[in-house]
Amino acid sequence: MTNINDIAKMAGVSVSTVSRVLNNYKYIAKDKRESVLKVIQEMNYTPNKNAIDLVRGETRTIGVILPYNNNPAFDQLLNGILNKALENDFSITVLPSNYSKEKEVEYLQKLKSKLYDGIIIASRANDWETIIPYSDYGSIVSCEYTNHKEIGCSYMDRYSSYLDAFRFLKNKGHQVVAFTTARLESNSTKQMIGAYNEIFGELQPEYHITGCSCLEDGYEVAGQFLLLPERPTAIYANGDEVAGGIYLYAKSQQLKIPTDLAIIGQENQPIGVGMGISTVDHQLMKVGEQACSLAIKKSREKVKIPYHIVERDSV
Amino acid sequence: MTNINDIAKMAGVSVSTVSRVLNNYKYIAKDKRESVLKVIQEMNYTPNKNAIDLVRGETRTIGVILPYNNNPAFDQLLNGILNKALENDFSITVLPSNYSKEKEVEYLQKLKSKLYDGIIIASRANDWETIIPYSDYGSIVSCEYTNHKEIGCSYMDRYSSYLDAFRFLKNKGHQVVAFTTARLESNSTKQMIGAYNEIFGELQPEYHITGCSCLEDGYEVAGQFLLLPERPTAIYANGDEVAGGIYLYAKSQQLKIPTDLAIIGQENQPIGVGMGISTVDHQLMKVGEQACSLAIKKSREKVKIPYHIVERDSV
DNA sequence: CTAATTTATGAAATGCATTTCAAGTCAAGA
DNA sequence: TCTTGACTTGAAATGCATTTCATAAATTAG
Repeated sequence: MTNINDIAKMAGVSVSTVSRVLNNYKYIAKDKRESVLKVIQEMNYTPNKNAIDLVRGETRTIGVILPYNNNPAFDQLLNGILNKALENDFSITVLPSNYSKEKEVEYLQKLKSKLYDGIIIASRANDWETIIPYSDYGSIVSCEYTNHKEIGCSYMDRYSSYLDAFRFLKNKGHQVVAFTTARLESNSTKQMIGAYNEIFGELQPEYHITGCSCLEDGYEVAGQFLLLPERPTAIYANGDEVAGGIYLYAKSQQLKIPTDLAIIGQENQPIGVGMGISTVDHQLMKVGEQACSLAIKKSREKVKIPYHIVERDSV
Repeated sequence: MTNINDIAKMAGVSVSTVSRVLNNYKYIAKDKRESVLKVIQEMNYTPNKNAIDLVRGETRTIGVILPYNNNPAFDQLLNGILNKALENDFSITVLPSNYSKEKEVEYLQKLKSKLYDGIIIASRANDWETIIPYSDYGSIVSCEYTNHKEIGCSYMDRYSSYLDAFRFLKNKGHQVVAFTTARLESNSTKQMIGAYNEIFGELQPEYHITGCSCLEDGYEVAGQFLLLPERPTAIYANGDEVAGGIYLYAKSQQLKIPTDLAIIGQENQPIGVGMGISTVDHQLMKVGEQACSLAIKKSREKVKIPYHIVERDSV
């Protein structure tokens, strides 16, 4: 492979001059610039990006720690991140964690080893104490709120949104409400339960089913909820796919929606549009975009992304 | 930042020895190894990955050119790629192209600049003549078949699968069949039309609607198809989401499935399971896994991934 | 007790481009 | 004419770790 030295020799100039041509430096004699350009062309030369990154100390690459990628919510997030990265000429490396603490630390080490300029944490398994020390080596942005000053956040106020959603159902006259979540141990599940308790009083465990993520889960879960002695009149699903499953099951049982059963989903996914499912839109794409902006700017701001309830025909 | 020189000085050894410790070289005196390790620990030292990549000439990173990422098919592909990369300790950088020729070339340039060891092309806008020269600089793997020997392929035999699917519909007694596609100019659309013509004779343009990708598209498109003077009795949708939309529209019109209208989807997506939609499973996750394996092995093999029709209740 | 290995370590070369420092030319302003 | 600022260029330092080459000591084999 030809390198900058070869080019310099062949063009009869110093490497500095070649580098200047490469970087569009202002003050270069026209003839030298041209002869350098000619040699570059002839030799089909491309600068080695690793050398550049090494000397510049930055890679214009951001790593995104993502528990799963075949998940509509994380997908929206990633989408927003990719949009913003593209806009700013940054690259995105996907770091699948599957919520493994070891993997997460491994990825943070890569930040330390200068492979990424920053890391966006979509969701995490480690506690902040483990993560924070790495903020010395690049920007770390979380998609979940934390008040640690070392960490930038692009987040939505889940607790408020859950309160609002439950209040919305209550105002529509629902007394017996059930809900689904994805992971029992997750932060959002905790907030969900907290919000539920605040609006409807102490949660009876049978009105909460966890481990839901897709349409089929919703379909199955709906069956369970509807078999309850005192069956819920409304269900808050953790995603419109799940909501769609509930919807389909309810329909299959000749239930009328929203009269017999109200359903509200989350994240305003395509499936909900066609089915007319009301949803809590947390604007995850915007959360992703903002997270990426913060990472690029190396900002440690805390930016709250507004959510809103999209009313359709299922509540 | 401390570097390997600092460590060497502090431990009273040469950089070679430090490097050997770092790389678990066999022949090092126990005491020296320990003192090096101690200094590394004390200084909280992590080697600079850019320097390593530069000197080793490889990054263990693969770029994936992906037109869109919020697309179920590409998502499955990416998922397979990520799985295999994780398994082999490779990183994946997502390169969103939006089918822009310039972007694609820009990404291929990054291969040349040694940023990636290989590139996987999920789908492309450029012709092969533009792409092939870059295969000198790393492995290029396509998720679409090509007989160019420079390019590795992990692909499914779309034409055969389309033939099979249409034959399947014909054998069920369907004479008037419609279908949807995503992009008019895409390769798969061309193959689809070819297969249609082969099974059902010259395609009447009104039986083909393009630009479909989600449930709503399906919903809308179903309306159009069903208004046709001679309405189709079966529809092949380019994805189960689209099929789901068609299904829902048909149901809303009190049509019985599969009696009044048969629907077959594609890619065996979650939504189809719950709705009982038959589908042509191209095993895109496997295609992705295989593509990643080829890229890692720098192999230019052509690997065909088998498809199969999953019969459920919609045909 | 040699000859041949194995063990152990450092100096220097290598991979590659950027950037600072120093220095030179030339033209314009005082 | 002298100074100053705009241009122009190259040598050398810098960023950092790996690897080859050379060498020396300690074993093992014959």
